Amino acid sequence: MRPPLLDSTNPLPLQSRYASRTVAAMNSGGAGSGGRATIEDVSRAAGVSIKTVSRVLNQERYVSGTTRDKVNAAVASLGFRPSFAARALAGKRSFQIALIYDNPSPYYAQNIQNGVRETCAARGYRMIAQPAHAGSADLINEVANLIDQAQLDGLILTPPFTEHAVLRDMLTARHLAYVTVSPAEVTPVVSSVTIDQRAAAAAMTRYLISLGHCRIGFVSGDPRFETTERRLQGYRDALRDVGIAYDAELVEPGEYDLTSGIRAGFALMQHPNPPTAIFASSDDMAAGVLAAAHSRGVAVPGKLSVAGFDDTDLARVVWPPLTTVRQPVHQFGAVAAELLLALPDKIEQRLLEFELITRESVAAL
Amino acid sequence: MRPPLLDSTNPLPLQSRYASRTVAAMNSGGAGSGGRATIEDVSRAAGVSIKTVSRVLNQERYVSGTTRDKVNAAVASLGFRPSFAARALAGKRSFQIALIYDNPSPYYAQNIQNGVRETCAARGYRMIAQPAHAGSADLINEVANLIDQAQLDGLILTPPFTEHAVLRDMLTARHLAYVTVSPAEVTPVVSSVTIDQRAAAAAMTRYLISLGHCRIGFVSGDPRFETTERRLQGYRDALRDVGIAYDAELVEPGEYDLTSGIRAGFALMQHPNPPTAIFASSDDMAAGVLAAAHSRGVAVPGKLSVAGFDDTDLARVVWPPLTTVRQPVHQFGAVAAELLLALPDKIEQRLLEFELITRESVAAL
DNA sequence: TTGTAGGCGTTATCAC
DNA sequence: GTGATAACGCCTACAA
Repeated sequence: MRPPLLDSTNPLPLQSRYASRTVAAMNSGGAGSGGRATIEDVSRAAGVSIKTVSRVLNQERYVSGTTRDKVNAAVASLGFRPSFAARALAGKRSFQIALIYDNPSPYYAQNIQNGVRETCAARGYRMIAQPAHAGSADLINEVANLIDQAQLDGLILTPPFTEHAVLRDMLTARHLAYVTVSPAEVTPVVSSVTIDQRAAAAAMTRYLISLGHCRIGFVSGDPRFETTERRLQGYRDALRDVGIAYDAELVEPGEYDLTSGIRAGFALMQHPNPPTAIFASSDDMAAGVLAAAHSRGVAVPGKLSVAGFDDTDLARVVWPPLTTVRQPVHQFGAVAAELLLALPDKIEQRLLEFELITRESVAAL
Repeated sequence: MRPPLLDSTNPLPLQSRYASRTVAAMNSGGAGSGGRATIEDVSRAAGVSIKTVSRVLNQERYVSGTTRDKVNAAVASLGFRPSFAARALAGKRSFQIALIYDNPSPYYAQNIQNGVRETCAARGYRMIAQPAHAGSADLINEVANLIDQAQLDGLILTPPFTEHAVLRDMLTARHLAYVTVSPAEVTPVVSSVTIDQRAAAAAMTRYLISLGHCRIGFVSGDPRFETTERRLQGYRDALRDVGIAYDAELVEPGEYDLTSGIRAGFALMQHPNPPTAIFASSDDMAAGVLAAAHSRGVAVPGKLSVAGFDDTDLARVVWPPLTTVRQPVHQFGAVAAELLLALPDKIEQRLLEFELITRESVAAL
């Protein structure tokens, strides 16, 4: 039994103050400086029609340079900012897309989110982050709800939703655009960003072998994710290629999160003949393995190598090999959003620059 | 020079397929099953006026039970979902609030986000997650932009924005409701959720002392966060109370993220007389310290204790002390959102249940 | 290249 | 209790 973490005889005072005014009460104080400017205000200031202002704002063609300048000047001087709500209501687009993700790993979730958000911001879109549970019976309803209420223009699906047939069918039936990140299968009709999970995992395993390890543990991910099995296969591929026998006892299940990484780390180190290296299928689990290793006091420096793997970043290999540098140059979320929003040509061009993915693991110190 | 991480002679094929259709092209395929239901459809189905449907939906008073039932039945059978855009345009509220946060620590960011999002969902609101850079010269403009475009109903500020006077003044001038999480100072006019950072850090330090440590390292956070200094002070308080001399060399700066935790961990362990315990000001940094410790092969189990600290969860102490259990029972983000959206009475009642905050650290195995 | 009319789906106002 | 009617701010026609 551990000692109490904190002295219970001296409880910390929890501070919490709040005014008695809620959102509604606080905001009703006044209209600020007379309310924000509308397109009508701009049109008046610029001496043109509302429609012309709209044209400039939406970068439509057939607007003279003079007019454009006048409008832009008026927009700037009035500090005009178009209302998303009005645009969504009147137009076909809402300028909103959603990112649907399961949430076992904070590193992964934040990383993907940031990439999607940045691309969205650059294109005048907004991202709605929507964590969900893969097994939820209500998932379809929840997503449909979001689509209707927010008038979504499109969605980005990460595993395991990439394999959710019912969800994908629903999106297709609604003619809703979506892009998948790391799907199990690449189909010609749906855009997706991914790598060959199996080959990447094999490459990572080869790296550990190249460090001199021959007993390499593997922390697997949630079996409901298709990527999980592929990475395990890649691990086995690499072992086979160099003639190392596969030992099922060196493979521990995990769930992509920190806690399961800790558990798996302990389990592997309890093995009578423990591994000298551990390859975890996510960065969070790799961090967990490290925590477990530390707590067990794994002694000799370099004795236990820990590697992590997350498919959130693209990394480029720079030649010549002797000075190989692994540098994240792009980001799955960002690429996915670009695929969803536009510009296939540019995307293609950029993707050609990348050969390889994996992410610096926590252990790659 | 490390060996190349991956075999550059055998690059991994990057897979990326996308259809040539963009969002607009894909969505123009058809109108689905004739478009979603509107209030008008519901009113027709229920045999009442549009306004009456609106009344039911908004839970206004003065609606007869019979009418309410009819409307609800129609809503259900038609699968009606109100449009956020239309509600925002016509009404005073947009049902959207934003969470403004700096983003050094994925664990913190995800944790707060999840709490806010859950409360929002329960209340029919939506959260817009908005990471920002505290030092950004354009911050005010960015936030103002968000407020206007999304017609925000309110905001939640996390450190270091809680101390951003210009930002707060702007919000006040606009009569916009906002709540602060872990602000440096609690003021009577702004709702906030926080703990006594100094006392909590002192308690954590006392815990490490109770384990028998007398050389305790401290990994500090970003100095632009007010909480940083307070936690350091708490650490010093605890040392002083038991007569341990403060040694500035055992304090390493960090930035709340994993990388700086790794760096700080190395720095502390290089000390000629290294600490036997390290207290990091964030969970991410604690994970980094663990990684560093592992890589240095800190040998004896239990020799280096590592503690983390994040103020995202509330924990309750359950008596009697001998069976003390630390159990996260609530969440800063969730509480903040509740403060922002409504129900001060309930909040107060619930807060009284909590005495203490800290979060299980990565090391608390 | 520019302007006019109408409507998007909901809430606010004011009658009934 | 309930129901017309006019906004809300913008975009999509269509016309000039």
